[in-house]
Amino acid sequence: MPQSIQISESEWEVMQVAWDRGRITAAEVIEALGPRTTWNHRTIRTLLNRLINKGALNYVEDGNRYLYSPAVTRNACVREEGESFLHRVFGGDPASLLVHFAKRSKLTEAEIAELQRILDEKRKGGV
Amino acid sequence: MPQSIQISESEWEVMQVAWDRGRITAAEVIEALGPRTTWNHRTIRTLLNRLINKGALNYVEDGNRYLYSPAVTRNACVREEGESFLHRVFGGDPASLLVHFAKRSKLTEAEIAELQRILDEKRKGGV
DNA sequence: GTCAAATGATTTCAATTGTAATCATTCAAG
DNA sequence: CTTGAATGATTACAATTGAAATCATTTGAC
Repeated sequence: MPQSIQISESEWEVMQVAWDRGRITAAEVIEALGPRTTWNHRTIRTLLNRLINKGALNYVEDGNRYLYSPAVTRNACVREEGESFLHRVFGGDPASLLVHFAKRSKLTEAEIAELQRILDEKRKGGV
Repeated sequence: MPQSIQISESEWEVMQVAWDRGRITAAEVIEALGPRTTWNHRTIRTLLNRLINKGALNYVEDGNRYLYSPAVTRNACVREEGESFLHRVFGGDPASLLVHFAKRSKLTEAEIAELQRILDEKRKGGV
């Protein structure tokens, strides 16, 4: 497993597209990010390239272009980035983090219910 | 208000000490970070300097040294960093973030209770 | 009073990041 | 076939970051 790849803020945008779609061309990423950013297509191609060099994306050739796909799972990256954030900002205390976001977030009835359920589970299950 | 100061990972370590203690000397920061890092004291002095240049710390002279103090609140910084993280990693969906951390965190009975209470509040209060 | 130690200021230097531009190649439309 | 557009590779370049080293000044211990 590719341990601990460092994905930058801009690169995350690209990876999210890759995770959402699974297999993509540069053109697709450029189109997908069109509404979200003002990046030149060259910028996005650079990011794709860097992500390959980092081992975050794989590719197969397809004529003159590449078909890119994630080489690392979203889950693994979310976990890592989450841990880093938790320690940097909340001193590693997950309860503080949860309280922070629980207090300031708009949540639907259903989302609240799901969270309650998870907490109940946790209470029962121990850990 | 000093809008949107960018605090780097290493700088966060220093700021946390500043927020914990309120008013500190370089020596105190160096001592406080001694156990947490392997940084040379020069490195920590550099960080203090950068944080002043960024407007994240204030200082008053005290003989040949400075007394440093936070120029920005921890809360403001946590909020900003939190927003950034939320959008980068969870596409701006706070429920996903909360589920992620709720599931994978070890929480005490009391912490679970507090979170339940906050969620109940939220359910009643709307928003 | 002298001098080593501490302090802040300035400088260093490589890696990463944001944001492209240039270059060489290939492919698709005419 | 020719040629303009698209593509990936390489290069560019400033800002930020991590991690100090050097330098000038102050000062506290003798």
